[in-house]
Amino acid sequence: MSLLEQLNPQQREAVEYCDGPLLVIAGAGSGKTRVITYKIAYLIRELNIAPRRIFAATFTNKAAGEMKRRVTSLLGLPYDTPMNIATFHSLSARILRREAKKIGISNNFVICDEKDQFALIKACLKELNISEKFMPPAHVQQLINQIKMRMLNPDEILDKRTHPKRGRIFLQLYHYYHRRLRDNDALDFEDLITEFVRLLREDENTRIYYQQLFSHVLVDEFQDTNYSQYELIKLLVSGHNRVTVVGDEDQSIYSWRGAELDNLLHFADDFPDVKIVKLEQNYRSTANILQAASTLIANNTQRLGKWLWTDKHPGEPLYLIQAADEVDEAKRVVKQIVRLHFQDRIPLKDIALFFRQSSLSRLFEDQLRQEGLPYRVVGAIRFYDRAEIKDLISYLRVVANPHNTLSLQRIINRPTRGIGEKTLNKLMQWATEHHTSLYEAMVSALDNQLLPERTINKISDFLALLHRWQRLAEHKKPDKVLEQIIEDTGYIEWLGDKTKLEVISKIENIDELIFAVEEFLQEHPQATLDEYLEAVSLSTYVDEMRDEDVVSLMTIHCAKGLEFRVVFLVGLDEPIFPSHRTLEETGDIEEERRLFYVGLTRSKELIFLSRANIRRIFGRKTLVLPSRFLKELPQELIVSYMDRIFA
DNA sequence: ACGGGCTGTCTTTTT
DNA sequence: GACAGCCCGT
Repeated sequence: MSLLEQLNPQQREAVEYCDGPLLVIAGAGSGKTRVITYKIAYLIRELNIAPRRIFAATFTNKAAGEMKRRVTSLLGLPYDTPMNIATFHSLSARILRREAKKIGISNNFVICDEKDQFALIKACLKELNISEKFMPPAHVQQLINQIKMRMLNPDEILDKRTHPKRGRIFLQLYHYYHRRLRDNDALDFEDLITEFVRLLREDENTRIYYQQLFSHVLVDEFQDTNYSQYELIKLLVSGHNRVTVVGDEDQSIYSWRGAELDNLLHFADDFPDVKIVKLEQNYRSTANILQAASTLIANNTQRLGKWLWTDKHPGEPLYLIQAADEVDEAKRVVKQIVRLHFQDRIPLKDIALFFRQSSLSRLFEDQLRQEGLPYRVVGAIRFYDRAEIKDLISYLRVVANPHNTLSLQRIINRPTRGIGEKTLNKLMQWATEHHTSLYEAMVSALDNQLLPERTINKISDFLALLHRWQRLAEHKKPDKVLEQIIEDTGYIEWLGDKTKLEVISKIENIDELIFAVEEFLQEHPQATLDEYLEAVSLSTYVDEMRDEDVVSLMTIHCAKGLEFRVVFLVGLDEPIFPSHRTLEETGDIEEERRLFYVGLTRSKELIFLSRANIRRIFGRKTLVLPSRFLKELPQELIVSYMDRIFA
């Protein structure tokens, strides 16, 4: 069957239009991903575009992987066909590895994730003698990232800050941080994008090269792109303008991360000859669910306007569970899950529970456990953020590049090997003075007599181990190197009492890491250590999508892009949803409403809404009011839980 | 390197 | 009310 036959008229229109700017406004469940994958396949098969000449940007690495899998299987190509389906960050990293020298950055740069960034900011504060009370590092981090994302000139935003002294000190800190990054040959996440933009702006030949290389550019989740990413898109397509952006203004929920809804709302201003296609047929939800969601979102003003429709039956109404307090709420919700599973025979994996804030998770976990129902919390703790995993990855990074001072600093005394804080400070000072890396400082310390002999021996031992791993890495695969590191350092013994729950879980994580490396090597048999590390620094989860029959618990942010037969939206009370704090800070009620909308539109068949009259807030029992969003839903579609029982 | 007691914080979180 | 992060003492 030809590709186009599997699409509805609007989807087909979007796939076939390849010669100019195209804006696809794709409602929830309207086959947005389908359009992008089919379009890529269409470009390759029907228009004979070489796969590598298409750049398709996705929001996450996981989405990129899935899209690539779909496209290759649609075309019958091997999965490892070179293609540029990637996040902005991974594409930028890949290209900067090749081109960074042109803008004065080493090709060997290390990528600094948010935790590394946080640690570096703290170190900067310390070195500049700024107290963390005066300038909380978390706040600094946010500010730095905002500046970079919007590509602002930090010196110019100074006058806008109300507090001039604080502003001046922040500025000093900003420049110091940036210099420290570059001294370490490091780029933070935002740099990956902005430096790529700078490269394209400053080097005409390179710009022309990539403009010609990428004959077609597609962007998924366009409503969640930020300023610098949009700049990047514009630079890449200027000249041919063959750009397809797909987005839904009603599902923009990441503004606090710099996403600019205006990119979508004003796309037509930047590309006046844009063709607009609206996908309004929903294939996911029952008519009632769709009507509830549409009624709710119609209260927003920041919209391009669309009305979803379906040819499905109305289905069941929405059920509202009102409870006395939050424990009662969790009990009633879980009772419903029990009933759905054992009475209506709905598999647990078709049931999901969404909350506005992750702290609500525990309440429901407790009740699920009590009923003996298996569950998983999606995206709870990011795998590669765990201390033990970061340690071992840092070891690998140092093996790959000993001049990676940020990583070396992390592991130099983990497990403890007698190179303590004092020694480290001296070495770092020497390194800074000589404009070199911590590694060089350690090597030099062996000869110059600046440290006590005992310490020098410790350093020498450590360097010997490191060299041994480096030799091993020359002819062995990353998984073998990793196992050797764990053995040589005695890392597992260092974790402590093996009967303690927390240690057991750490050991499990380490096993999981070894497994993940092996898995990666199976998918990429030729991969070097460097390539493995690159993949790791840009991804956060190991694929935990096992097909177990369990209930899924997650925040609504995590639920984006997923669908379930049954959805529970819980904690629907004023101070939580909409989040009172957000309202105070940004006043953006529309984004909260979109969040609610995303929650509703994940459901295929059934929605349960739940709330409680009394909640513990900051430890205090507080009488709370129902979420205003409940009142915005069509009341005739809502049935309270009690009514259903006695109907 | 550790434990105790104190204080401030308390959304969401790809890359 | 729970917890993380910090200081300070051992």
